[in-house]
Amino acid sequence: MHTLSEENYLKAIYRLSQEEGVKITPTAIADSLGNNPASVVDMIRKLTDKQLIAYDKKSGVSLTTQGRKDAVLIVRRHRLWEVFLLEKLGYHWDEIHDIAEELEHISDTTLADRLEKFLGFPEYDPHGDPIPQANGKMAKPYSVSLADMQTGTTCQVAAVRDTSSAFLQYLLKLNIGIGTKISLEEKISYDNSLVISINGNDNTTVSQKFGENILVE
Amino acid sequence: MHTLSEENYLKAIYRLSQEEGVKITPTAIADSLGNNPASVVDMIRKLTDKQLIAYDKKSGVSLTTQGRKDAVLIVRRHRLWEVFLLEKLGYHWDEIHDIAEELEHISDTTLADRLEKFLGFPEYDPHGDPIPQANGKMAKPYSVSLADMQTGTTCQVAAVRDTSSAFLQYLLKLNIGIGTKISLEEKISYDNSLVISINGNDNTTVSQKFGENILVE
DNA sequence: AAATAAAATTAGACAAACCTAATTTTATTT
DNA sequence: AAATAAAATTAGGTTTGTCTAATTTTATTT
Repeated sequence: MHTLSEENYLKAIYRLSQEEGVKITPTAIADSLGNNPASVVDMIRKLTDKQLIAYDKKSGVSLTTQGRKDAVLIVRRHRLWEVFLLEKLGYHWDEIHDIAEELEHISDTTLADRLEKFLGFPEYDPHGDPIPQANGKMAKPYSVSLADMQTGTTCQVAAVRDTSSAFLQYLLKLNIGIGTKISLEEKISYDNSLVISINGNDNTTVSQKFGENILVE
Repeated sequence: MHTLSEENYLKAIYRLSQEEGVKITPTAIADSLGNNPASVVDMIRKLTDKQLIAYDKKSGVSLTTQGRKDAVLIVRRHRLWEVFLLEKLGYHWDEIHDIAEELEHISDTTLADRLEKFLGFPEYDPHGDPIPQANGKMAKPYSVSLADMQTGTTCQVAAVRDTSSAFLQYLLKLNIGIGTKISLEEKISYDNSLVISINGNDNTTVSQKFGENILVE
């Protein structure tokens, strides 16, 4: 189908396109992939030639219908493999992202469908991200963060925005996982730190950045 | 660990090293990978620098201890993934080889061990090849072919030497799989064709090449 | 609006892994 | 042993995907 690099660009562009009101510029793509903008310009030309993206200086990069379809398939494979690694092979949730980054590029046409069936058609991956179905549809992603909550309310962790192992290991240490109940006790107005109670236990203080990376319901 | 290409060379050299009394020359490696001998010479230099192989004009290419270890790990991963694809995802045995060629390069250190445990420590892959264990040991490969049998004897299919889908689909059509009972009724001396009876059914004639690619016990 | 800063682009280079064509070395015949 | 064939090697080129440095374009300040 596409090269490893092409797929990684498609995925990065897709991810950026999910963030509302963000113009997808060469610099944004470069930052997202840790690449040089000059390299991005080359790849924009290549993907434009392949009719997977369109590039307009005014509005930035956008995916074509085919490009979006291909990107969603890669995301689908990534998230299905994550479920497999966690549920079947017993990995912890801070270990699965990097392995799924490799597995998502395995190209057999029926593999994702078979894996999905084998896993029992999961709707969400272990980080709470919705898994695209074969037809491209998927459940609505969670969007309300812990930092968006009102003081005095209680919620449940639904997903994490950051899938880095540093963040996930911190969560593991705090005993926070998908489904954990968190009460927002206080917002420190000085730096927007959050005082929370995890599963009804003693209060803990976490940063604003932390709160923005936890999605709740 | 290594690049995709390096791993494929290691695997090819390992495979050639399993064939008794065959000197591993640049040309042999080139043929085995479908590459140009000039490219092979480049890679021999690279793998020699990395101390994975040794090259002596007189005796040819050989794997170092590290090189063999790395090659066996790739074979281990390949065969474990084949079991997974067949048993868990419901692929047929003519479909799994190419997918496993991709999966074998996934590099996480504990993946093979976890997969092996998940699959119940299989000893042989779906083509009858022994699966190397974590310590590098493995069951003895089958080595007696149908063409080696005496006329009038009966045997069971234990493994296939050729894993191309053309060959495996032919076997599927003939209703031959691992465990199938075959009686050798007659050898045609003109071209060494074999007249066989599959599971006690009516006779079928197959070529010498066919018989050499079926290993029996 | 002019000056300055930032972003985008071009130009040219590089490493990996391949190739072809030419040459050298080794092996096989006669 | 000389002639011939085959194999190995070198030299130089190509593609992919990256880079740095220089330049041009666009955006932001003053």
